[in-house]
Amino acid sequence: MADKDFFDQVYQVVRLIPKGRVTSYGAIAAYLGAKGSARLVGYAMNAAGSQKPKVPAHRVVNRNGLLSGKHHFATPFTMQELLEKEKVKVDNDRVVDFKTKFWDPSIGLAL
DNA sequence: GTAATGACCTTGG
DNA sequence: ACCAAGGCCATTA
Repeated sequence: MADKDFFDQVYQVVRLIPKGRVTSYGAIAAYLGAKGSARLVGYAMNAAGSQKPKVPAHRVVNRNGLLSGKHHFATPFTMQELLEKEKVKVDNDRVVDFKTKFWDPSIGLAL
């Protein structure tokens, strides 16, 4: 676990996600220049729970704004609970106004 | 070292 | 418009 090139990058971006905002795996992957490697972002999230600096993986959802990885949290409700705490309403495991709450790293970090 | 899997996305029929 | 399959990179067994 010495080389965290892609992982560390993903963790950094995810940690930089503002509260009440959500991003998608593809967005992070594309920001890192690995558009086709969206799966790696998801995989990185899997290791996120193993990382020391806890990563707000609950702010990361799939392209449809669906809480795909909610099942990987402590409990399937953890992700939704955390999102609701961030004032992000979730309906049917789906982020409300996802496109509005969507936070693009290239935009958020660029501005 | 090889094979299979994975919290995805894109493209083709 | 909908359904299906492939591709990508890294980790783990």
